[in-house]
Amino acid sequence: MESGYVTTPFGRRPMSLGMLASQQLAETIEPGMKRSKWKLFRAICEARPALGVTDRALTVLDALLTFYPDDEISEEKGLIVFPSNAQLSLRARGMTPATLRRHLAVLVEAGLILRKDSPNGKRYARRDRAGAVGEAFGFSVAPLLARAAEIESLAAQTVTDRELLRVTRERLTLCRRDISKLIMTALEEEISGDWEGISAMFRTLLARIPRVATAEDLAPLLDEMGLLRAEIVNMLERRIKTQKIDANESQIEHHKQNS
DNA sequence: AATCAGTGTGCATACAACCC
DNA sequence: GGGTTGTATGCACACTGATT
Repeated sequence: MESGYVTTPFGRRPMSLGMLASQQLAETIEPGMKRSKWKLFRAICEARPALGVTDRALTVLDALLTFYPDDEISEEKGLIVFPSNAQLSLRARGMTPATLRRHLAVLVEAGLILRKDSPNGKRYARRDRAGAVGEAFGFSVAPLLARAAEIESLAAQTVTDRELLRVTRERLTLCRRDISKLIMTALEEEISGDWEGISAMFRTLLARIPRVATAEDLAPLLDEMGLLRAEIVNMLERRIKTQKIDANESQIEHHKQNS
């Protein structure tokens, strides 16, 4: 077989490097490895952006996992699920077959599941006389087990990233609120200074805040915003000081006149 | 030969994001 | 505000090997 393609009963289906990699990875499951499928699924949901799949694809993965007989995924219990498209569609909230296939392909491409095709391409399991599942054909969840640690660490990273973003947003909001209050005060108190210019700078800074942003996007903006605030505070303090001095001087004058 | 359970893909549509 | 573009979806279709 030439590389790059996998021969199926239905002709040649392109095989990506990622698929090859996840196939190899799936061979390397540590003995005794097991995971609660729903805990792992939640980690996958957290790590979703990093894994490069959509929420709809996860709906399909969710449906797929419902066909795994046990809560604990482990090699001993078998790693192949073999639902028909009809059953899968049913448990994927009635997802249309074509869409189902596309998302299955996405999951394979993302290295979360593997196809294990039967000779005729249908999904089924051979059972022995005792009724136990022998060889099964369908989708293998082996990559999930092989990548469990990686997935969990991606999920943890996502959580910390999100927290950092939240904190950064919070600081940014506080800072911009400070600035607009300070500017308002300056204008109301008619403190001298180029407040129009400051306002304009503030507005352009605000306009640079992306609607959707990462913490990395926001950090430099927060820095600039902080500098602007410091500058404004500085200006105000200087004016207030000189005004106080003026006031004192006029008081002294007043004093002199009175005395 | 018809049917079944799979596979993929082209086309139309809907909707969101982006740009001017 | 309106046009463009990209993505997801659903439908229809073509194809396959096994089975009846």
